[in-house]
Amino acid sequence: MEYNHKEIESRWQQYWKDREIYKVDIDSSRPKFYVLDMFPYPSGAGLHVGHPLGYIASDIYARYKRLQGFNVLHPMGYDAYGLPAEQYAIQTGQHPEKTTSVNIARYRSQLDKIGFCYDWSREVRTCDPGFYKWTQWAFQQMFNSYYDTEAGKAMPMSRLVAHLEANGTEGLNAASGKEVEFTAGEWNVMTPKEQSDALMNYRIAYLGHTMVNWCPKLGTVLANDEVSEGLSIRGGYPVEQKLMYQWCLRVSAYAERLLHGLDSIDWTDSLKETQRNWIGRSEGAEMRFGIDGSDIELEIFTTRADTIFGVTFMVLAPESAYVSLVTKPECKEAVEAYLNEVKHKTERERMIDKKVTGVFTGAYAINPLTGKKIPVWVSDYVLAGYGTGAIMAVPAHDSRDYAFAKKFDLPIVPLIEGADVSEQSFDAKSGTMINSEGPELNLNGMEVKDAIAATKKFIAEKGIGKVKVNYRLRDAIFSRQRYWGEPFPVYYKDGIPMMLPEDNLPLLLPEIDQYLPTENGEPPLGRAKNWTTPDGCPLELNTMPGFAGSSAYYLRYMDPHNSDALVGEDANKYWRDVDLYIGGTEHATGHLIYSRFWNKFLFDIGKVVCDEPFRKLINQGMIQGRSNFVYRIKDSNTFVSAGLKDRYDVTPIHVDVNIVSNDVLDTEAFRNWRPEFNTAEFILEDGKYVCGWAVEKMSKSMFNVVNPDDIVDRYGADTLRLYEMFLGPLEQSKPWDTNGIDGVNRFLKKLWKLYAGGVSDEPAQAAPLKAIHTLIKKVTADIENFSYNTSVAAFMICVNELTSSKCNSREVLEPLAVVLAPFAPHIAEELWHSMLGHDTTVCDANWPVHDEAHLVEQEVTYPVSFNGKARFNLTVPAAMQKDDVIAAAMAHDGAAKWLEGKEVVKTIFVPGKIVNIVVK
RNA sequence: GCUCGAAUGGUGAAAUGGUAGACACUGGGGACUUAAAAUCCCCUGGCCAUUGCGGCCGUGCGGGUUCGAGUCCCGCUUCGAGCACCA
Repeated sequence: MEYNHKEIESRWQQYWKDREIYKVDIDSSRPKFYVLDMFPYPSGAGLHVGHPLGYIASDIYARYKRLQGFNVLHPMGYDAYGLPAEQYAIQTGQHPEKTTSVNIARYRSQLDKIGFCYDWSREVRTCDPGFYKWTQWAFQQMFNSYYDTEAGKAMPMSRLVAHLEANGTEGLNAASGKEVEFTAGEWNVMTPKEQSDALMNYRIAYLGHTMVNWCPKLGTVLANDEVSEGLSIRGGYPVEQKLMYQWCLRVSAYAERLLHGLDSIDWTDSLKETQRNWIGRSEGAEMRFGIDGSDIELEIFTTRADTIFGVTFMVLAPESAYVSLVTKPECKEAVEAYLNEVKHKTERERMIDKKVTGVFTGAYAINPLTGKKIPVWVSDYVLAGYGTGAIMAVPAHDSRDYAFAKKFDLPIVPLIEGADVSEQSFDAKSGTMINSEGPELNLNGMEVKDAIAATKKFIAEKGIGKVKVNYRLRDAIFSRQRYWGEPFPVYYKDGIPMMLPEDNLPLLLPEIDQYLPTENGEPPLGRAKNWTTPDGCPLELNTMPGFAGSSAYYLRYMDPHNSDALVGEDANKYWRDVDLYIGGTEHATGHLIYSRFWNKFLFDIGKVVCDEPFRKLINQGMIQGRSNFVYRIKDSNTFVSAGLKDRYDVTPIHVDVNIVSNDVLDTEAFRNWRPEFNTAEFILEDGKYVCGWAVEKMSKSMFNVVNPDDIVDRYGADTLRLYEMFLGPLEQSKPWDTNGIDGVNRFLKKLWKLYAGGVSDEPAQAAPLKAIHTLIKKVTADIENFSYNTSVAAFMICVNELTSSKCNSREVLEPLAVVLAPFAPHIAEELWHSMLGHDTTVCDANWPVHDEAHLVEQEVTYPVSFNGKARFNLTVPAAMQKDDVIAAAMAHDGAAKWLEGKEVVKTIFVPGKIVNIVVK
């Protein structure tokens, strides 16, 4: 009987499906374990062989935990809203929903072939109204909340309104967009519109005028994580800065908690570091500088309060409100010309030409410590969105200020002893202060660190400024001028944004005739008919961004059919949080920040029980493509094998990796591949055409896409699963190379033979027992460490041992089938059922525990070293004690030449490990 | 520029401070076959010695700690990732 993967795999997949083997429910008698994959965006190209890597890894863990007795939640769904489906809709007129469901069906059939243990009854799709109802609901909760900085959590807006009614902004502790002050009296006489605008300054979901990343080509704004180096991540189109009135989420209010939360979760250091960088906490001081001849005060932020005696000019961001306030009439023309010039540059242009530009405002600020007058400039190297949009420039100790000072010939005053600032600035935060003595404060002789503290203390006491923490993390822009996304549950009454009643959720995405902006530039929803409330108020035209639907999907899996809540209390209390989350690093600063924020918000309002959503997170590496090349001799249709190509003038051409096997080209298939190769001639080496290769991104244009369906068809899902794990460490990126897959397939055939000869009930010999218990020990430890590649090797070693010792004892074959089940579930079921005669599924077996007794050695072989260099092996009874082992080593034949004429200085003995004799 | 990670055969890679290269792939040789496929066995880091069982060198580079370092420490080089006019 041969190993027939097709028959076995389809039969077991059907069996699991028919009996709902992987369906899970709350079971308070068993501990829960939640294993989650980052759900995919179902693209039109389908899955390639790289996509399932993480899914296989999590599936192994889920199955392993189940065998250990945990009640394992292991769901899957689809991140169904996204730009590609909409771009396709624009081109073809096809409704994105149609494209999306076709793609989902394709994904599902591909996933099903690999034999995952997902509970598909819990599937979610972000574009399903039953799902996005809760995305809209969460948005409304954020609209109705503010972040109380004293309580350190979100609170209902009603509480804030009550405070404003009673006290105005006096004593208000709320995270806000800008600092404003008004009295209760002023609040109470505001119009409803004015009140609405004032409250937007505090709401967690708010409408705000913000500088956004506008992508004209895509016709929409993008979040910071959707832009890289001034280009859109999707499509690579230029992005420019534009001031727009947009929905935003006050993620910045959570910066400190997002930072602190990292300490309590089990993520890799590099991922935590990435998030820390993205949050960008920086501790410094906010200081006020008076403007000469006016009562305006410039507020600036600095981390180097100690350098205040070296401030030789001030710089404002071009967008700063201070610019128009301080500019002197005689400089107005020049300043406006400069602002105009800056405005027309895109972010990318600003980045590419790092030319130092700027203009003098004519105004002078007064250094509060020295009383000296210092000029105020405008330059685009200062960012409006960070700190206060204004800085004090210390050219001696900041490279950007230095470049500016050199360009405009401004003075440079060194403040640190020994710092040579003739060629460049001295940016290091260390050294002894000089030139830093004023009438009230003297920093001379202090270390930089102490000087910073002393200055902060001084300015706080004098009321010149205060200690302040700034974050790089910005609020998330939450509006997209697109069709294929969640509609906002918002309408406008007399220009005031209002939330739809919760009973009216979900607000369904309307049908439109074309997926383009309207003629007058409104988003696509502007085309929807009757897009109003019943009493005629217009509904919001923007839709939510991609990350909206993915920010709480893990909660929905806990209770996917609940129509009264995102997640019911019982389900949430049982499943709590994700124990293991596996996905790619590309979400480090997007999804993984937003969902932590979203979760913390839901935690604050008492809707979920855990503050952090993902307890442990593993980033699987990317699978790159391995492209193959043929070499065409110039101006001919003759192709030369890779080993001979240097003798000719050749052009490398990508060739479809699916007609290449172990880098050998199927020349017939190549001729049939494309018409122009019909008459191709080949110059072979050793009778074969050998292709060249290179590692590149897996993509259609490189002809290096490998479809898992083809691998499953040829070798089976179990081979695919094992091979993907065998490829290398899970977290490492690596190219897909089909060359090694035969080895794994051979292993399964060998395994099959081991059982196919019949299973005996005789007890096993010592060697097979040792092999199986070594395996159990190794695989258990490896799964816990996600070291799956070494597990696969361990299986091979064990099966080789059992084959060569001709072991067919049930005592050994039974646990082998169980430990294999997470990796190769189909064959494990077949062995368990048909070969071992069980009538239950292997999924209900118990994970075996290794028995040390079988691993104990009767004899131990020590490498005997002289001065650390191993010279011979010594085999002695395991029980032999130190002195006897050393005596035996010295008496051994091999020892004579190393001991001859030398004196033994020292002996080192590590039980079970080594004998080392140090001689002189 | 700042932060994090990595570097081991022809290839993918193993190795709680203890015989470096497990396990595979590729390549070479052999068995079985009329033949091929499949299967099985042997060799496969380099150099030297190979009718003797052996010797020397080897984990990016330079130092250090240790009886002993791929592993720990210090200083580099190269590659990858994240952040980046963030004051």
